[in-house]
Amino acid sequence: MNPAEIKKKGGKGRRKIEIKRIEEEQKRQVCFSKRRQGLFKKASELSTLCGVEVAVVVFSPAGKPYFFGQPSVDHVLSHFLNAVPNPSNQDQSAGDQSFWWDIDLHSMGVDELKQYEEILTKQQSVVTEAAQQCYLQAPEAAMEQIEALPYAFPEVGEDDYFLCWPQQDYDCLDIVPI
Amino acid sequence: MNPAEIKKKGGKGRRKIEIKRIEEEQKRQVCFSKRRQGLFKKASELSTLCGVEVAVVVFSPAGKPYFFGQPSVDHVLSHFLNAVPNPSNQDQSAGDQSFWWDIDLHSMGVDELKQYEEILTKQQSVVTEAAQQCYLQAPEAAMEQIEALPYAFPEVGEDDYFLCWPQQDYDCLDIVPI
DNA sequence: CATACTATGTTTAGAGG
DNA sequence: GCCTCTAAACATAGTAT
Repeated sequence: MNPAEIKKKGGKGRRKIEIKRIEEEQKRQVCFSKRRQGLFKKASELSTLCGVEVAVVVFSPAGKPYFFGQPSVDHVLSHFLNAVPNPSNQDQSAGDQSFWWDIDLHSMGVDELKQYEEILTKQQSVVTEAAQQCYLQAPEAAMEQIEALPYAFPEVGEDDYFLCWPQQDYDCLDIVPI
Repeated sequence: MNPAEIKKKGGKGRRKIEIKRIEEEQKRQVCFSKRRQGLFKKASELSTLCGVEVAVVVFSPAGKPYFFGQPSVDHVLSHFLNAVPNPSNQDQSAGDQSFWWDIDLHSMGVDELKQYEEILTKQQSVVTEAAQQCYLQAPEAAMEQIEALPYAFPEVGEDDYFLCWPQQDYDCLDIVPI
């Protein structure tokens, strides 16, 4: 396209756009690609320049997850989940979000440990019940599975543990697995 | 400062900077403030323009958490934690990170439920032991606390649960509470 | 989905308040 | 720490490939 044609069509170059949802599918997709890259680049630069931890998680319009983390998404999210308020350390917390229960046994008193134990017991009884129901629904298959019991799960560590789960009002059912 | 002085000193306006850690504390702090705001703005725009979920978590040089989330950090992280691979649904997962165990009882078979139950039992015995040790170290204080036992924790829901914990190699001890 | 182009809008480093 | 100002550097909308 020559310069004259460009001028006629309104030219190349950036146009100011309103920050509202882009309705045209194609345009939205292109914008998503470009701006996602820009966002990750900015996150990377911030992390490098200032020596700080950064995590960015983005879901594409199609629901695919993209993420960036320095030193890793895991590390930052773990740090974050420990930093936000939870019932065990409301007094010492910062931020205005609440989500997980982050449980560090070393920082818990007897009362907290007892409550935690109580909840584990409750959770355990639910799991047992679920396993029994599952067994009743498909006894033959379940029998075989119970015999095998490959220990696929990682061992729980020796010194530190924390279990986390969504707070009561959190809607787990809305979560759509990829 | 007049134009002549500006020119003499090298002028105002942006200078190209290398993307490496800024060593001067003051400069690093200013850069952090500005770029953090820029990053959150970009994240917000991406979310609005493309109608997607975005979460950004940043820790300041001082360790204070800053975060942005659309619709909320909680929602996006929850979505993310369900999207990354875990032992229960490796076959259907996307992404290349592994971190949490996301446990949906409804999707578990008897074998998995049994293993889960086993881990809960193990965790419970550790908690009980921790509580006992805590009690032995400060019996008077512990006695009082055990009597009171205010039920501060939210009830575990009736239908859906998931417990999550770091995988075996995850270093919990590096996490510094705020 | 991604990349190349490029005019133009946006960000931000440095300086000062 | 906060803000303003400025101009240079950077990101990106529209377009085509």
